[in-house]
Amino acid sequence: MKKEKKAPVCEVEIVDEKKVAQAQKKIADTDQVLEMAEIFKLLGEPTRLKIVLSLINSELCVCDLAAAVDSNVSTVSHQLRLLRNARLVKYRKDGKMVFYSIDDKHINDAIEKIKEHTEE
Amino acid sequence: MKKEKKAPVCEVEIVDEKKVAQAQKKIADTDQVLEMAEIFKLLGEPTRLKIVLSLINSELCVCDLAAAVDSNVSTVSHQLRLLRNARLVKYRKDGKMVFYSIDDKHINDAIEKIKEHTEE
DNA sequence: CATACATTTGAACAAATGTGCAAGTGTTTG
DNA sequence: CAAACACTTGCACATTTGTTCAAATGTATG
Repeated sequence: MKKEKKAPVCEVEIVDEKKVAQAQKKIADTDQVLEMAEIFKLLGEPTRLKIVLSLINSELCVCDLAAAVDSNVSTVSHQLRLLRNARLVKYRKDGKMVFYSIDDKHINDAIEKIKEHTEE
Repeated sequence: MKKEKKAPVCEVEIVDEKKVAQAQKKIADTDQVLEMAEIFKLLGEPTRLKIVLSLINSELCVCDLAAAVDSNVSTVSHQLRLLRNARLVKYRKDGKMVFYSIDDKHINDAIEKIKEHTEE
């Protein structure tokens, strides 16, 4: 009745193989999981989240954005680059000014859901 | 026609006061913004996101969770503590085993939205 | 074309964070 | 009650990350 020797800390053995397999299917697409994590991470930093929230109503130039989130232009510009790279925001140039806005409405929806979560 | 001396880098001046004020209203509730950022940050780390995704279908014990996300029990336990503290997951004890599950459906919805974003 | 200005970028640094090991806790079971 | 086991926790370490300063880029304008 005794099985092989068991690992000292549950590391190899699986208790419920079916549920594990089911869970693994949920995270099978590694690239997608990483991409989702990337987006959550970007929204998970106060300055960046404030930037995104500030842009929900209307586009803003970098200068006004810095004023809105109470930071400075350099910091905001650095963070905007990250948001840009991940396509969370897009921009429009007008002379020497650059206006940023939100790139995708799903972001708004996701933010709304998390907001609901915090409002309980 | 000249105004006072302007700051060398746009730091004090505001271009569109109305839009800035509107944006600031969006982020006026600092505590809520920080709480939202906290949740996004938690979901923004691959191991933790995998844990949460794994729990969407059914509760899992720590051991199976570690197997599912291809990590080890210690790491998973550390991350579960963070998820627990933020009330993203809850747990149920059964003998020496502990079963974790998702604490709030808003999380699922938010994840779904971000997933849609990545699927374009 | 020189100056002013909005924005971007690079470098440097402190602070935060994820991971793994080893030891600790608590529960079952022979 | 001792051994086995699932899980948690403290510590240490390497890595990542957000911010700031200073310099660079690009655009308008007198």
